[in-house]
Amino acid sequence: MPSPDALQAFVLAAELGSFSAAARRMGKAQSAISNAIANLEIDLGLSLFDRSARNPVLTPEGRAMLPHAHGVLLGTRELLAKAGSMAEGVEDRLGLALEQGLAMAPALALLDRFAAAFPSVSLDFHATGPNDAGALLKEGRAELGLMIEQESYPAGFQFRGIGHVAVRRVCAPDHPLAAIRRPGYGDLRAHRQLALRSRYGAPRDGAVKSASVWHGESPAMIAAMVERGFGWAELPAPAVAGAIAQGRLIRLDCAFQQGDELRGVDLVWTERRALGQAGQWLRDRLLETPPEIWREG
Amino acid sequence: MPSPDALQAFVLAAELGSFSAAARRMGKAQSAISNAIANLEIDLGLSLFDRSARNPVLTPEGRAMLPHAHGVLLGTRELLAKAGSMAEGVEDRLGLALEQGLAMAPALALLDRFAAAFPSVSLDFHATGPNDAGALLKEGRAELGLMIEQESYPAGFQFRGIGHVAVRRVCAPDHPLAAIRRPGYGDLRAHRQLALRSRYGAPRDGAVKSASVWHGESPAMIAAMVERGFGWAELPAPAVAGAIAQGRLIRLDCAFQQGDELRGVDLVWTERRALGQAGQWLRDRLLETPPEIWREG
DNA sequence: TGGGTTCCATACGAAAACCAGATAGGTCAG
DNA sequence: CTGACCTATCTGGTTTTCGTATGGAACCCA
Repeated sequence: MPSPDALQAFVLAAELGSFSAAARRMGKAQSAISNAIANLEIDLGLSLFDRSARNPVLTPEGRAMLPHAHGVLLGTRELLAKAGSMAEGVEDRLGLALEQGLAMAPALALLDRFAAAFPSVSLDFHATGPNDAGALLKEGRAELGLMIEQESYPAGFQFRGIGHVAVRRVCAPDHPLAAIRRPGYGDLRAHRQLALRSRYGAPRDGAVKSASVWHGESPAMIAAMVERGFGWAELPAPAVAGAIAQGRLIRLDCAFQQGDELRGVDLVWTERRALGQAGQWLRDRLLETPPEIWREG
Repeated sequence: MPSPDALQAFVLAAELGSFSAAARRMGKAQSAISNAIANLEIDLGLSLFDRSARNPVLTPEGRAMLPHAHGVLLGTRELLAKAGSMAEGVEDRLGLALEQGLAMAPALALLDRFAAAFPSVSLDFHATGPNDAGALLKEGRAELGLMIEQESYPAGFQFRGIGHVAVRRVCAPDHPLAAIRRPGYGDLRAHRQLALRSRYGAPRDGAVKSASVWHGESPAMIAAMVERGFGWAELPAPAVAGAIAQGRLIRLDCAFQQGDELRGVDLVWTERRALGQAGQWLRDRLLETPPEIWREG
């Protein structure tokens, strides 16, 4: 079983074409490299260098072994780098819970820098239903959550509002509500509402306005049902911006509303101690994003 | 720089859930494994096992390091396997020169078994012009050559006929020769011939029968030109079998020929000493293929 | 051609690492 | 509570590794 030092000596000697130069590079005596390579040749059962000339030159066997030695050394270096970063408090993986319907672009825009700063951290993305990011945080499968504000969060978590997202009331172009100029509560109540429901948490108060309600977990699913004319819905603007622009959905301008109706967007994270360097970095970057960019999709 | 032994101890202890079991598996004392893992933890700067219980259990850091350790060990094992096979005379790479126009299927049919028997050998395929496999052998870029027989081979090479390949005279369907029932030498001479020419070696004797000749190096190129009506040609049957079957080429049945006109197919290889185990295996398999399968493409 | 330089292999003593065995303390099951 | 099993640690001896020193060979340059 060849030691990494011997492989390093082998690779350096092959690159530099000299045992002495490899010894100088490794800060060792020349005899150490000579012995290490000789022992390596005994271990492998073949001669790696032709020493007949003044400087050693790789034999065909040595040339064939070189990439393997490189591979082992690369793996060793990666192992050490991983250990070093973990010793400095960089976590192995980071879970990110994004509530469906929120704009993904602001978070995704950070990932290039994230990958460069923390190459050894693997990311887990979770697309959660309404209010369900908290469940993932509590299970420990995610350390950071981005979700529409809710009244309370599980113990051991901190949160901070980082912006607002607009809420749109929409229906299909051929839906009866589309013909009403400024529908009021009564108009809404007269038609079926398609509403988001949380899988684990409580339903959002004030969200249900109609007498007849169908529930769904995903904004995309609800938007698709609204397009088919099953009813009207209140959905985050990013989830319906595309469909509105393409005319597949109509934005309802209600009588009781003035201006954009906004919901807060909260960033939620586990207590400071459990959040590694990568999580802290990403949390700080998300906290410093300007609040406006969450408004629209 | 962690030694492979320490990584092995780490992996085994993680798999077996016990330092003592790992020690037994590795044929060492328990204290050796305990020390090795303790030193590994110092090297990496993090604790890999939680020793509070009766049996050690991986920490999250240990779980994150495990695949890296596995990777390094796998690379080390591959390195040793490669060295072992090379020590037994298995070469690192094997060059195979196939003359264009010969059937490739018989050689390709062997490759599944070859890959299983010599997984560490990389194959180089060379498609050569007529008579040019010898040049590749002489350059050392190929160790085995499959080519239409020629009068002499470079020194240091052995050869043996392993079958015959049929030669077809062909022209395009709308070529004047196609209208002649059994053309003779005079008919052939009256039209342009498209002939193979060797890049390095001498042209084949008896191959040129016409007064007007264009030369080309690749049978596929010549067949394409014959299809366009530029002339007639003599080509190995495998190179034109498809075009004849599809009616894009017409097989000329000449007055002076009786039955199939055959050329020998030679297998050429470097001297026994230079041919490694993989080369010997492939050569022996090629030598024992029945001669008939080289007849047609 | 000949001196100087650089290279590699080898010998040797010292330092370090390694290992097996024994011991002590802790955990777990019955 | 006891016995079985586990891990950490200490200890002594062995092995390995390393650096220095030396000798022979190749190369460069005058």
